Amino acid sequence: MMEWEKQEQQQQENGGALYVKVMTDEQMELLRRQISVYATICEQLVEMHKAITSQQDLAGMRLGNLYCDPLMSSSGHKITARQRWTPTPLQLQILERIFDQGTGTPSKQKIKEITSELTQHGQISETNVYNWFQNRRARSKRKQLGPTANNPESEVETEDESPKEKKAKPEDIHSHENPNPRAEDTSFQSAEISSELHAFD
Amino acid sequence: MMEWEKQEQQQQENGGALYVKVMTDEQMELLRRQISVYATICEQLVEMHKAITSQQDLAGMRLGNLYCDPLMSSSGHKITARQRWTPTPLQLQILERIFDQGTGTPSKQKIKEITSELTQHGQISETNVYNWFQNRRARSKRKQLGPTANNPESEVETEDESPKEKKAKPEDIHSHENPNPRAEDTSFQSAEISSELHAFD
DNA sequence: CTTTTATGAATGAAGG
DNA sequence: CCTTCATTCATAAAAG
Repeated sequence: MMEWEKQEQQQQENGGALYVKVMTDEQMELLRRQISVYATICEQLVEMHKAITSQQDLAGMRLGNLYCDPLMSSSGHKITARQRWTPTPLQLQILERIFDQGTGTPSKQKIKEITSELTQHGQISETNVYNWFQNRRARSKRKQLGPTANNPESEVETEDESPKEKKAKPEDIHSHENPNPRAEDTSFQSAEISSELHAFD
Repeated sequence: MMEWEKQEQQQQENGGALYVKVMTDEQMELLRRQISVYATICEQLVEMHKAITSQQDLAGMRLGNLYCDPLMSSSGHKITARQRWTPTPLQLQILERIFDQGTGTPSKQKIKEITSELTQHGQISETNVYNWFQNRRARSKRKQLGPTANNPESEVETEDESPKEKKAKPEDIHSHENPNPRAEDTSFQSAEISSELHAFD
């Protein structure tokens, strides 16, 4: 699924302009640690949950993941809840995996299978699955074919707000100004999580 | 501290004896999603745990100070800061002018033209232009049809159904969300998630 | 600094 | 399939 080793060939084309995210080993290590912490926490919580629930069964327990109804101030109506299907992270993950598996064309029968599997992780219908694959393919394709060699420069504008300038992305469509990148936003706060983790020890 | 955007200049120098990890935006997004999955699971488990402990006021199993991390507060976990394009006043002006010009349907070719013109005034991509028109149209439309400034209580549902039929799906498509999330929904397989993350090992 | 608003982007679903 | 629309989400910008 994820091939970190694979370099992007497309970068080399436009005069060797190389617009990719680069990580140092140090950053990589940080990331790894962060994920590891998450994994550990999940593991621990699962164990804890098992231990607790095994003692007594909790029938009416529910999670607070419900969609909140406030706001909607623009028109002041719409009491109804969300009407469109939203895949749970787990469903998404499974779908993504199937998609990456290469079986590009989910047949009718395949759809049924997938649907019934995903039903275990939340409500879903065959139409949902069908649409998802449809959209997924269309959009991944479009992303691939729409590199749009952006014009690197011409940032000289009357309202160029910052001397700081960062080149945009490689093949991705998005291009944005990053006038003031703050480290806090992207930093993985391993320290905090790690300290929290100690509660388990 | 950590600036993911910053390119490492060191890579090609020094005789190329430099080993850095390179990620595409796509990979970056994937990573973000994967971490997000962990965050969601942690969150749900914490909630579950809270529900359990508050319900029975546990005797000794008090792990109340178990808290993951401020990053995973809301439904959308901003593990990785996602930046977005911001049009310069000049770009905005041009866009606005084109929009008002009545050319309601910016075709693909048109988009290209506009994009290349706006590129002279700052970084922008075709997708940006496309999105801008999409949003612009949708929002001007909504504003026009749903101001209801005079009486927000009068037409709660009527206005929505008359002008444009919402979407009465004749089929029995379950457009369902997750109205009643149960604890069982989180009965995930750690194995799955782990497998997704093996790329880091 | 915190809260609110405006708006760029993502995505489920419909149409052709 | 591909395009378009509608709704939702997240965040930059503005307000407090």
